[in-house]
Amino acid sequence: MHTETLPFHAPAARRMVSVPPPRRATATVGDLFDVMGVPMQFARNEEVYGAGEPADYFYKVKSGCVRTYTVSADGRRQIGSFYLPGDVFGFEAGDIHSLSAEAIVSGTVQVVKRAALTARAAGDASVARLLLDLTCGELRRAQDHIGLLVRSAAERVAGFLLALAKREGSATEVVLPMSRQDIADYLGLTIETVSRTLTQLESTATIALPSARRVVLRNAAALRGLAA
Amino acid sequence: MHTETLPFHAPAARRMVSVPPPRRATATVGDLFDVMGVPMQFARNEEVYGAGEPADYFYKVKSGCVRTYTVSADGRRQIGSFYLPGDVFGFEAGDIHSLSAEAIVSGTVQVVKRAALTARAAGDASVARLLLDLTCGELRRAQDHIGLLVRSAAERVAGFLLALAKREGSATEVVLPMSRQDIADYLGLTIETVSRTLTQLESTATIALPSARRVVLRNAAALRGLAA
DNA sequence: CGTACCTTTGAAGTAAGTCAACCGTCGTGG
DNA sequence: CCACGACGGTTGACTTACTTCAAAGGTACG
Repeated sequence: MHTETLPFHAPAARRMVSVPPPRRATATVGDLFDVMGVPMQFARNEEVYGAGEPADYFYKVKSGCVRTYTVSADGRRQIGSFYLPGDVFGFEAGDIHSLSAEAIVSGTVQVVKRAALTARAAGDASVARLLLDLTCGELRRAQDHIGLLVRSAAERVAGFLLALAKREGSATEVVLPMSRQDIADYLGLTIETVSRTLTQLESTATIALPSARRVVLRNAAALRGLAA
Repeated sequence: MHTETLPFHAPAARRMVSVPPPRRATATVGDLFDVMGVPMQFARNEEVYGAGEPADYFYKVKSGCVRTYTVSADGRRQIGSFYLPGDVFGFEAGDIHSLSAEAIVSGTVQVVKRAALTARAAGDASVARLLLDLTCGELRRAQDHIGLLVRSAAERVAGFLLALAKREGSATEVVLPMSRQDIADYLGLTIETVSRTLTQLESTATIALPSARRVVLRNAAALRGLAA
């Protein structure tokens, strides 16, 4: 049930890491991904799936970080979401992926056949509920994203930092797995504006930047005031 | 099952229109809202539900038009979606509404108890599937919205007009049920920018504006080029 | 017929984008 | 071991698109 043919083209077998022992005992729905899935490794910038491909699998980040994105006709890239360890992704509003997914840093992703889950959902209302909840989570994510995109650059960056801190479980420090360009394409800004905004937040002692990828939230209240 | 106490405060009974005869015969899931729901009338600008209230009901527009929106701390209003006849709304990522809903023009909305639907979903996989599909539709809507918000004013307006034309089923003309302010708050622009953009599209013969609320798409190809 | 709201238009200001150069870090190879 | 090159990030000068403030039509409704 969980070692069927995988979606990935050439070196699928190579990338598989230790297949877990087939536990048949029912686990809580939250563990379904771990029980039913197959772990796969992805290198930095490697594609997990592409827009236009059939959405035959769901994914859960075990380690690393994943971005989903679209590229419009004129070449602009819009990042849909970042997924951190524990996050589930691959949900789309249909049978075809409308976004592509890539690993931001190399890591491991648990892969579950979508048909296996939906089949279980037909007989098990708690699994159906899980699918609905995960989709609702994705919806909330999208709505929060909309909330960010209608604000000023400083507000967008502040909101982004706060959201990331919350997800990383830290109230004082954020480690950015993604580049400035990734942040810019997520927030609908240019890389220069993101950089300038961060340095300006630093100059007002709202944050500190011990390195480019580490942000210390020195004045979370001020950030929250910005994010409004 | 479908004449239980309604969510609305004072004049609920007054606003109810002809309760449909209780058909028990199973209908297709698409009709569930018509079968299970109670029709209610809403006047222009009347609230259907408010942000923060429990999301105990789902809604389907029978006539008129509904907007959902949030108001941020600094007073800016962001419109989440417009719902036209046939559209279902009230889905949220949780048990509490995070957006408010108002009628844009007076019309009728079919109201269904959420608990009634989720109860049925527990035993009927097709109903569970319906709930998932409706949530997926909402997700697609949000993602399309994100796609609009990262573009230039002309691109946003062009994309908005095309999307509305498609939903209204016309390739050549759009009737706008909403004000310029509504459009502005949906697209993350000011009312002046929306107005200017429309007049500029008219001056290039891309659209015609026989009246403020009617838009004739004279050059849909050019619009599509803008919307990219 | 009048009033209130919606829409359009104009002029000036500003936030973010664009173009370009520079800096720091890391990894590689001479 | 140092030098180089590639990449990611920062900073500066200038441009532009959108906002803001203000006022003048239009349109609909009492």
